[in-house]
Amino acid sequence: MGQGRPYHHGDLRNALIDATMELVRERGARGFSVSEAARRAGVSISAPYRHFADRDSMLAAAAMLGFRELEARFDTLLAGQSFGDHAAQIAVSYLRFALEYPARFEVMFAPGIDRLRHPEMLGQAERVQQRLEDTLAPYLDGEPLAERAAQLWALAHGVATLAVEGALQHFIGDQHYERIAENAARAWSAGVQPTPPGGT
Amino acid sequence: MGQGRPYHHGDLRNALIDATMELVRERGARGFSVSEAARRAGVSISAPYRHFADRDSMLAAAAMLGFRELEARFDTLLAGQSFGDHAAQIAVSYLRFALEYPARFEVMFAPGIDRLRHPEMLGQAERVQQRLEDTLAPYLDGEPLAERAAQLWALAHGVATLAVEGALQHFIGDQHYERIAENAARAWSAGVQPTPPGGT
DNA sequence: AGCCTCATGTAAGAACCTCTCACATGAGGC
DNA sequence: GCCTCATGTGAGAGGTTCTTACATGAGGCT
Repeated sequence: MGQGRPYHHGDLRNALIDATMELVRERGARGFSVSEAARRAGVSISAPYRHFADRDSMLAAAAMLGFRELEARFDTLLAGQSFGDHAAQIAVSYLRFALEYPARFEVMFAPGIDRLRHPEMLGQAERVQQRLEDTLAPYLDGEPLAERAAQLWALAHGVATLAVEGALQHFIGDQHYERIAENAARAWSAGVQPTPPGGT
Repeated sequence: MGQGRPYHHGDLRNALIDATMELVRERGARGFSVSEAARRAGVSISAPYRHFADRDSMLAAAAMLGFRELEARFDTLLAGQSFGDHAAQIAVSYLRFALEYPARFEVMFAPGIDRLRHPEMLGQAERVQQRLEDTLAPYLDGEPLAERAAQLWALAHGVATLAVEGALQHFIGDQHYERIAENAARAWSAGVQPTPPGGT
């Protein structure tokens, strides 16, 4: 003994989540495999099943980290701006998150993962929505807040998704994504709350 | 001979695509397997590899059908309406497509499929974009058309994606999706092209 | 101190999967 | 009537998920 790893790892769960994130980054959610994660964590192939029900649960655990990171980003948004500025900032920071951590983003919204079987992920999605509502609330008084928040989320999510998937790539140079997010959000907010005709 | 299927299937490629779509609908893109598709088409497990390079190529072929269907929908959109009406119609019909054929939609934008290895899919995405540009062109004269089309696409795609994934489910009843798509598109278009102050 | 429990690890295996190879078949051109 | 070659088959190598019975040793209890 001594030279080898002790029989009990000590923090296998987290080591596995790390390995999962690493793998997802390298190979995408589909390329991820429990066996390879176990290999990288230096344990046997069946060890992960002591900590996660199945493959999807490992991905879900990684997705949770992504949601927390996204929430943290929303926390740093500056308040005290105009509605349009704020909306644009949300859309752009959502997009930036997706582009900086495409793997995390992919896992968070991977169609393969059954959200109903992983309720903690549903909760996280609700928190995203809630966060948006809180941010928009000051600007939207007589408005259906939840719906408006969902609209902005959809807008941001759409840009981010298409950008990550590269669906827009052929039309628009790589650095225009942010402009698209920004301008779309600005147009939307201007439509929601037109600046009154008599300003200044 | 006679009672059994003839040695050569005759239209195996299409039969396999059908089986693929069926399977994707039942189990999602991740649950799809070449073997099961072969089984359903009544051929050996290796037969599909005569027609498709690999698993992803089968999914890509199914996705192509989805894109064509989506295009066909766009063709039925009524012209001669206002900008807002048209934008709303696009967003809503995009959403309806996604909700009616979630499997098709999933496969079309499944993150697992490497679009660069399946250039025909990139082409289809371009055609979606092109279709949107053509539709919006009459309304947007001095505007950056490609960007505006991308914005509307992103908006529609975002609503559709979140709806299919059920991310919004907990906040908004199932039938409100269309309203969200519609109102988001209307707000966006109003922001892009505000109705001039002195209109009757 | 010494024992015992039980969470955490392992090894082996069943049941799938993708993809490749050498070989079989028979439709269609000549 | 022959011959070619696209299309289908069977077997198999190597990968996967997840289960089951068993091993280990950390930490609580006497």
